Amino acid sequence: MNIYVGNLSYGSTEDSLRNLFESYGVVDTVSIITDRQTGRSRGFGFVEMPNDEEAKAAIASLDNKEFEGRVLRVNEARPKPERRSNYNNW
DNA sequence: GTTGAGCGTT
Repeated sequence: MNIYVGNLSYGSTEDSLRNLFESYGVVDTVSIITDRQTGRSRGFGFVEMPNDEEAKAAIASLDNKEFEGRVLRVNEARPKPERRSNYNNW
């Protein structure tokens, strides 16, 4: 399951996020999204968990939970917009 | 501070 984690503290790291989610199950990958134009954090990220039930447990447990000074927004991620090419960037 | 990227076609 792909999980969206929003409202992250700018002080949060992929490592701390991974550690947080691993308390609820197996974590595949963690990605904190940074603004490619500025290199700064966008304040949100994604966590992939192969075990569906553990993922749901993590979402239920971590949504609305304060973490490093911010209340997390956690839920299933929306499909990533597929980028075919910049020739189709409409 | 709220839904990702780069490659250059995967």
